[in-house]
Amino acid sequence: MASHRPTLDELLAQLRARGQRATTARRAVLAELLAAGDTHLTADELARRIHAEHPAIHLSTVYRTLDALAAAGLIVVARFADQPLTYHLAGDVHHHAVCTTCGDTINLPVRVLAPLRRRLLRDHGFDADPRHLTITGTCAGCRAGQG
Amino acid sequence: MASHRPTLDELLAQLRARGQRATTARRAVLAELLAAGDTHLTADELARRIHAEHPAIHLSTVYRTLDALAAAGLIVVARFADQPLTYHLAGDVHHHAVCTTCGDTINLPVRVLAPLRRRLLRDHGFDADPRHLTITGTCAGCRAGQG
DNA sequence: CTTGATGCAAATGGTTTGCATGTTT
DNA sequence: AAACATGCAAACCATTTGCATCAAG
Repeated sequence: MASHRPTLDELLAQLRARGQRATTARRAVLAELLAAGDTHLTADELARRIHAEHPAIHLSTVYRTLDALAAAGLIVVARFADQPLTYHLAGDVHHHAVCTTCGDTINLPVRVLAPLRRRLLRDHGFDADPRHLTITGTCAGCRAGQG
Repeated sequence: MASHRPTLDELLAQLRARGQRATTARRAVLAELLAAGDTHLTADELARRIHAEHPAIHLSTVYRTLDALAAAGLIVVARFADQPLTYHLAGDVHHHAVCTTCGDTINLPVRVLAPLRRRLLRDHGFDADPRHLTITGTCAGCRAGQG
């Protein structure tokens, strides 16, 4: 039920299974995404981290790699407000609640949205994708702070 | 409770009430947003329509006007996937369900999300903003079409 | 008349692309 | 060897900004 965290080799195997090649750049991107855990990273952040080990890997390659990984279903893309796109492994499926006051992102368990999904399907025939649901609002801390 | 559709003059009065000036450009933008009804328009689409009557109004002015209107709370901004920002009058509060297959946007009544909002508030202390909720997924038509 | 809004052109910044070269299969 | 991935530089496109001018209060 809950997806276990895959190893780097498993991810690369999945990539190959979809006809994609396992290159140094892709290994590096996946390794950083694994290391990031639940955190969402931008292409630029990924490139910066990768450069510690592989200074030659170009930002545009990171973008192309991320596109390939997303097409293969290994990662999920999320956009928060006007910030750059962020990426995380698809295993970590969750919803996003972004606080417009402090900018923090809260990962909500899929469960929370399950009733809504059922309702949308029943009443509107709309099959909501649980990977791309972002809610903006005010988090508990900021609500308290502002009275 | 349900917001009635305001007139152009009412909107301009609201603008003035917030210390903003009522200029030709702002009148033109608001007029087009009123004419658009539930439809979401991009800055570029607005500029194009406005140019029919006022060819001199520059796209950058449309952007600045939209910023001012949003700051004054008269309009709401929504971003769908990677497309340009879209704008609509704040009176039309609704949620957005975007079909990733056909690209269509369905406006959902606020009611639909009310239980979720209550739950987020109760369980996570998160006060969701009903104006900025976008759900992606597959609409009824596309689900049928693809079996 | 004073402040804020506009037109224009130029900058910005994230992301994409063309092409020649390098790497994986 | 063939197909695909990469580095680099340049393009792209939505949006923003500096500045001189204009219009609303």
